[in-house]
Amino acid sequence: MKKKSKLIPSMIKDERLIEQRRQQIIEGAVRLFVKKGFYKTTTREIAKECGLSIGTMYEYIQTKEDVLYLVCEYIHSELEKRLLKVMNEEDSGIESLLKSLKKLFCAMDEMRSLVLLIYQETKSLPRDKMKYVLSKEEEITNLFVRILEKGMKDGTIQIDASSINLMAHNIMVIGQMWTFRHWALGREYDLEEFTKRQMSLLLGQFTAGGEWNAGDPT
Amino acid sequence: MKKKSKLIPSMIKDERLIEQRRQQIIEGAVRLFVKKGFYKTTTREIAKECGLSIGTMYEYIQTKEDVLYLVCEYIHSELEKRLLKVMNEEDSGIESLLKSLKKLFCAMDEMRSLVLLIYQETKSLPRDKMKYVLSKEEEITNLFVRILEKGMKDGTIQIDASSINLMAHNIMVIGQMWTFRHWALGREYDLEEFTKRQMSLLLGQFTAGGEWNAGDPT
Amino acid sequence: MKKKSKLIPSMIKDERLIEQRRQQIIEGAVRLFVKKGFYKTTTREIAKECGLSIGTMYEYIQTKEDVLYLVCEYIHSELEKRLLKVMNEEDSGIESLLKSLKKLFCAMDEMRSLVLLIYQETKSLPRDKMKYVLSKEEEITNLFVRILEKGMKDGTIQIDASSINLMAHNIMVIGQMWTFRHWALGREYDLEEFTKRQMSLLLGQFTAGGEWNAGDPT
Amino acid sequence: MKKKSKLIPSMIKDERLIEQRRQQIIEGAVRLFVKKGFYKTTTREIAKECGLSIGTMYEYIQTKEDVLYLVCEYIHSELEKRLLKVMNEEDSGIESLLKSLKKLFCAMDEMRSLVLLIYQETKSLPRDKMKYVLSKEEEITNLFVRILEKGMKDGTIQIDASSINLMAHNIMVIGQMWTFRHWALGREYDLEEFTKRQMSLLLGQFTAGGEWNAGDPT
DNA sequence: CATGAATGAGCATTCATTCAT
DNA sequence: CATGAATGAATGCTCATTCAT
Repeated sequence: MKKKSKLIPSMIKDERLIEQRRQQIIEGAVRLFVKKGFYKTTTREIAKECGLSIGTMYEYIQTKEDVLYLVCEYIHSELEKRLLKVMNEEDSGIESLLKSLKKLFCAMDEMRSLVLLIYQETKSLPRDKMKYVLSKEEEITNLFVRILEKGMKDGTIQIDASSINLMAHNIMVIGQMWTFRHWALGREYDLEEFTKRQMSLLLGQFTAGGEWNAGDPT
Repeated sequence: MKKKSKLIPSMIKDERLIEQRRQQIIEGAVRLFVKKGFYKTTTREIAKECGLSIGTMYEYIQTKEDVLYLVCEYIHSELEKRLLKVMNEEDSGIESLLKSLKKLFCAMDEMRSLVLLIYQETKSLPRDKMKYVLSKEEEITNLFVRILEKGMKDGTIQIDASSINLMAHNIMVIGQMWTFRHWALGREYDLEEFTKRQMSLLLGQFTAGGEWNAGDPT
Repeated sequence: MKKKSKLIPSMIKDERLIEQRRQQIIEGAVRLFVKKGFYKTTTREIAKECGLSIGTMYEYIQTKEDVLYLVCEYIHSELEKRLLKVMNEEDSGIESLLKSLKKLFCAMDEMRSLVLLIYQETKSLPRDKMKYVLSKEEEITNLFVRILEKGMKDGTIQIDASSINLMAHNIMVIGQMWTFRHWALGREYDLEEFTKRQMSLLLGQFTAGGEWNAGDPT
Repeated sequence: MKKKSKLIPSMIKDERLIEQRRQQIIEGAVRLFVKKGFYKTTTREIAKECGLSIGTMYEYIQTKEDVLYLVCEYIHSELEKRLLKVMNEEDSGIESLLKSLKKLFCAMDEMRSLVLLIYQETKSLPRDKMKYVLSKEEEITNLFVRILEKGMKDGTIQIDASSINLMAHNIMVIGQMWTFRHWALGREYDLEEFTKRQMSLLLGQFTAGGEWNAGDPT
């Protein structure tokens, strides 16, 4: 359960200090990355924004990309925390799904620019760090896999077993689109409307796995 | 129907030459952007890759960002071209939807790295150019809006009128996720499987717009 | 009396054409040099401004500096033309001086930005071209030398013989300062006032070559 | 009395270091500007000449034009310093004038290439910086205005009150011409000769403000 | 631990000039 | 004679990172 970014070495011994300084760095960097993007933000700006000197900042990271990694990790953990908060062992599958969907949309709205950031900048990470970020993305996706499986077991959700994984990804993407398509969706729907309609559409998928794929239409 | 990028001024007078050289530039740049991303690609590299001298390349563009714009424009028009190819006035709404969904997934697969590129780099465009790219994205989305409307009129598709727009966006996003979630989806599904399941799920949404939003589950 | 810039070779045979095209070039270039200075003006801009293609322009010059030379030569000859116009063999020395001073100030005002141009950009000329321009400057200065000598001969002007040259330079400089100190002088004096006062001051110098240099005041 | 160039921001915090490094930059740049002019001097050359790396140099300036500004400012303050050195409250107006004229010519000779530099390159400054340089030029000119006024008050100098300003400008220009007309003057006069004659001519102007402007000679 | 001055490889872009058509 | 596309060396400037204090 340790989340400490052991991935990123530091010159400093005092673990507590590392934790605290890195949090400063993350908060400063997030503001700048959201505003200007990763590439257009300079390390000097980050240092200034988070109230550290350049030298000091570099005691806690090794490269600029480390900052991006810290930021991505933070955003993901923040998102996961929110979803876990509404998870409840005793809920039925469908109850759990409804609750977590609601929370998902809500979180996507609250963390809109942050999630967008992950979307846009993950690709700027070096291969190894990117893997960690993607695996975290998968971990969160798996939260929905487990909910769907629970629903299948307790009979509250019907879905083709081999579509569960896909459905979980769909849910994540439908949630995230509120961030990366907000330029269009925001003009037509507010969060409430968006949530209601998307939930309605998603849940419609659990009733009829209809036989549409009759014949090749091409 | 002329699409010539009049947005981007050129020092050269011969329109035919502009067209041709810019196509060279696009092709070279796409290869590099896909491989290394926009920021990590050098203008010199682009020039070399497309067989022009740096000076000559700059006769056909004004800034590096112009190259990105040309690339995005090209990708979008390529995608639109493919979708328009399967559009047929005489098809019923549902037939049209089935065909174009199929084509969408197919195109997303063929143009996987290209569409991914748009996804990741649109944000690197300057504001004004970004607008054009997003409006093109919307234009393509509207292709699906029109198909859904047709289906509603001819009774082959049932959907809440005020969800049509949302549904069109969902379709686009479900298609695009094959590119930006391929790192996960590609492990579990091949294109055929992905297509079949997504179409099945999507079409399930046209049968029951069920009343799930009963009470607040939070 | 030949003014043709034989200094600058051309690819073209037709002398009349050379004359005409070069005049075009000069007129275009002057406008731009006055506005932006020599270095910040590009050859392309010059070509455009004078209505020639870059290629054609280069048929009539060899380098960008040639254009500057043509321009300087033109301005100097224009200035000389004006001064010569008021020269009259029959005038006495002092009459001639009064007339030509008046004309000098008047010309400096009319050609203010042009003379300023010579002042600021002569130094950008290559050594050999610069020499020609400076020798032209001297030629014009010598106009005043001759006037002063005439005045000494006919007794209408008193001045130490070995100060004549200096005085001629002073006259030129006092005239030119209307161009290069106009940022300050223009606030306090209009051309008429400036002319009257300077003439008054200058002419005061011909009465008393007083013995002020009594002892070293330092 | 602090003159520190607060106009030009620096990345460096240590004010003492800024002062010192900028002096290095000025000295290196002056040598090169004098030799090759502003435009033909490269930022890399400046850095090399003043013994800084290009990166370090840019920590102390923002643009190449800043270097030119620093240089102009330095030259002006150097010139002013020399003139102020011979100013003495107790001298009469005419004494003060004689001393400062002598010093002016002397300084113009010692700083010949520097003053020439200001003359030729001020126009290369961006508008706002140019204003400062011109205002400094005016400030120095005003030194002579004050001397003339003093002479009028104590009766040692006779001059039309509304010509004082003009006369001060004339003095400056007569001094500066030793730099920008040295190509001609240097052939005929040495500094001593030039000084003696110019002082003689200038002082002649304080005796007779003669009535030469009788009738319009044009 | 903290600081911030120093570094220089690297980048996007320009522009005088040429030369094939 | 006229044209304008092509060229690439050269330029001003940036910025991630280091390291002496």
